[in-house]
Amino acid sequence: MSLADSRPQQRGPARGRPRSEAVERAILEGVMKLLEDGVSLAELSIERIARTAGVGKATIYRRWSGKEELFVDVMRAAEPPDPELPGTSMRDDLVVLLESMRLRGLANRSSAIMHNVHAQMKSSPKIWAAYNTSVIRPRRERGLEILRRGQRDGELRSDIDLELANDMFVGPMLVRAVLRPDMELPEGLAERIVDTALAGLRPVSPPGG
Amino acid sequence: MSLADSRPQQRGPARGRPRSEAVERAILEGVMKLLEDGVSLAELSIERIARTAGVGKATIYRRWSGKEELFVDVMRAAEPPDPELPGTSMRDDLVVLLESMRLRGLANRSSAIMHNVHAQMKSSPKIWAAYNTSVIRPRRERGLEILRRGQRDGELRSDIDLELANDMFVGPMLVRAVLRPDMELPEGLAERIVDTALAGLRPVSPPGG
Amino acid sequence: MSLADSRPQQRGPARGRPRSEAVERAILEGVMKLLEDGVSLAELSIERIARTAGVGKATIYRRWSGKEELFVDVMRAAEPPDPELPGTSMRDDLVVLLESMRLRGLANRSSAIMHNVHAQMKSSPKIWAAYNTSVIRPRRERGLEILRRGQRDGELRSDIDLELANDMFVGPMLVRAVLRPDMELPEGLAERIVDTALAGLRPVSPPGG
Amino acid sequence: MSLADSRPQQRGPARGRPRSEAVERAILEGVMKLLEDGVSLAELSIERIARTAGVGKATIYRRWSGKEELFVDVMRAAEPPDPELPGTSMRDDLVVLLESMRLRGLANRSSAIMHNVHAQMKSSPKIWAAYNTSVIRPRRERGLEILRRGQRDGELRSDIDLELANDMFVGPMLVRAVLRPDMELPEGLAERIVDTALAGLRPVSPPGG
DNA sequence: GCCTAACCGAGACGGTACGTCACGTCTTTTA
DNA sequence: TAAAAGACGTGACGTACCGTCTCGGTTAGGC
Repeated sequence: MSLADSRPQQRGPARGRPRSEAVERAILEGVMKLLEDGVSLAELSIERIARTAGVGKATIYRRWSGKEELFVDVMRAAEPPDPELPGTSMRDDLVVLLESMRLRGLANRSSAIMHNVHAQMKSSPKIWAAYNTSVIRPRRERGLEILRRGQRDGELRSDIDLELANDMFVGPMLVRAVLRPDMELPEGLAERIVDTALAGLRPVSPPGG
Repeated sequence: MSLADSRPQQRGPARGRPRSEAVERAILEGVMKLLEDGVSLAELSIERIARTAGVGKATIYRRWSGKEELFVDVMRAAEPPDPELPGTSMRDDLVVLLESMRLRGLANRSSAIMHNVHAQMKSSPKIWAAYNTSVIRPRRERGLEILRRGQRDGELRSDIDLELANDMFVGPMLVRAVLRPDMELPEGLAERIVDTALAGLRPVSPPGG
Repeated sequence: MSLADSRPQQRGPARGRPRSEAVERAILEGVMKLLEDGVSLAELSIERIARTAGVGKATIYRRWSGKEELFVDVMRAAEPPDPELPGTSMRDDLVVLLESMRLRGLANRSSAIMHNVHAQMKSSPKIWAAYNTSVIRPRRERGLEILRRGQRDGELRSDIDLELANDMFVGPMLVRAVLRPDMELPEGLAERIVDTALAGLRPVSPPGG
Repeated sequence: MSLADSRPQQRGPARGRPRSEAVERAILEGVMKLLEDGVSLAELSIERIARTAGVGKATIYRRWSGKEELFVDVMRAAEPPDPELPGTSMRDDLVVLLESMRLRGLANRSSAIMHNVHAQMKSSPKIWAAYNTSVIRPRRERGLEILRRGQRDGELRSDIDLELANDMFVGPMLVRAVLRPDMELPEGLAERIVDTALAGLRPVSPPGG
């Protein structure tokens, strides 16, 4: 279900002409095209989006109540699918998870773009909450699940706070991918982060384990 | 020196009526007052700022070339001073540094505000660069300096990448302070992060082995 | 036959579902109700008319090509029937004719309303022409007929221009009824106008001199 | 004084940049140009007027609160000056007055135009009242003054209602000039109307006067 | 004690975008 | 095929700001 659903009520079997899915796609595609073409977020007006998508303004407002709500869906449409985890070990799963974050930072339809959309959403608490709930939170939950399993399997110290542990892995990657777009994201970064952080989180294994 | 300096040139000993510093303060104070009063960033127009500060629009444009440039100075004015480091050990210095980040996240004149200004600036690359250079970068450099000294003194493994190490400390705090305003920032968090990260970064053999 | 008739052609015995006359009435009644309720002409949109009448927009457009054409029919529906003339004399007939104009000006379903519809139609030459042909012209023709008979019967000088004479009667009433809605339309006005104008139009020598 | 005067208050000696008279003229000229070029009143949007006059929309709204208020001033600007009266007799004055109405109907910058503006204004009672007060009423008053003088000088029966008498002259001209744009307005019409109406209004002069 | 240049407030100016509304057309389902 | 419902592209509405530009009036030197 999309945020774009603001139909007043669903009384009965859908009366009147149904909304065109093609139009919906055209709008989202239009926004992404503009962003890729180097149009800054501040220059992106509803009016311009409508012109680009060959669509009336009202058609946009019928689906989204404003620029920010639209951007949530743009982000969602641009998000790559969550990676499949190997499941061989906690360490390997974490590497894959962080690697997907790295790739997202590099090549998310066009790296610098989503970045700004991201930033824009932050200045609207309501929208940020929506994005948080529907995108960020599930992803974080995935990391926590990996750690829980790792703790159960003895790959992680049992006295560790999982929330904090998660941030120990995710934080360093985020500093670079989100906050510092000018910083390099070299191949192997995910592995180095996981292994470095893990060094302090692993159980004190019996020396001759 | 402030970004607000855009006097055309300095030919001779300043002719005509000099710019009023009181006016400058009134503008910055006005912006902060508005933000504290719950006015969202999007609602903050130059026109409104001028009205609030009892100032002509041209008087603002004479000092800053636009909203973003003004916000950089607002941020700067609201930044708490960098903390004094104890210097007793790398670990203690890091704790103090992270603790200052935590406090910034909690109580920076009014926590959620600067947050948004921060976010806003990110969508203007030019301004972000300015802020980066004059605020972020020096602070990061401070962290790296601590780590360099720690490496020299044997508190940190010598084979470690300092940039990465820095992110191992800063990242977890940033995840919470910047990206997740809803997450708790309890007392002692700085200490826990430093100690946990340090566990994997300390030299294997005790320095004074 | 109504202006509302825009069926493409009448091939054969009318195929498909026939148009509902009830719908037609509902629309015209709806417009009049709205006007009586103080809704100004400018506020009267097709969309609102459809909503009020509980009718689809297309249903209106199927009958009239636009707002003005619809208003012509509204006017026609609201016009009181032409008065029956006594036929006792030219003077009496003229009094009755002008009296009906006076009443129209006072109480035409709701005085000020039709006024505005009238004014509106004037800014659309095409529609004005239609209204002119089907409503105004026949009424004028009736006045001229009275005058012709009067001239034949010796109640009117034979050298008089009938068109001009007609305007001498109709004009003064119109100035008040149409152009000056704030001006009083007292009982007996028709009689006074006719007698005053007639004073200069009667033959000098008594007919049966 | 113009209707265009909607300055909030006149506190003190006029602060801020004064409104440009050139802009005011450009707008009024623009409207008249458009009307002359055959643009119908319904097609005349504020947006289009602004485009034509090379002016921002706000600049128009700063002076007039809407289309109708603007049209009042357009009408005023297009009104020819009131004619100078010969003063030789009531009859001659009336002829000149009606002749000026005839010419207004024929050649008022472009006959059919002002017509429509006139009609448009009628559907907005408030505006019609303003136009009535500032244009219509003074002109009517002029006619009444002529009649009063005529009555004093013995050119008019003393028992006649002046308001009604005025309508006897003005009405016939108005029927043609305002309500029936298709009707001819031949030279000499004013004279014929005055003389015909006067026939019934003159004092019963002593036969051998 | 002037002169002059820049500052200051106010607010007009040509623009662009806002979010809403109505236009007249179209595409559904139901009758 | 009509009818109600409502989506669609279009374009005007009246408002708010944008950044620039006059205005009248300060407020400092430098003369």
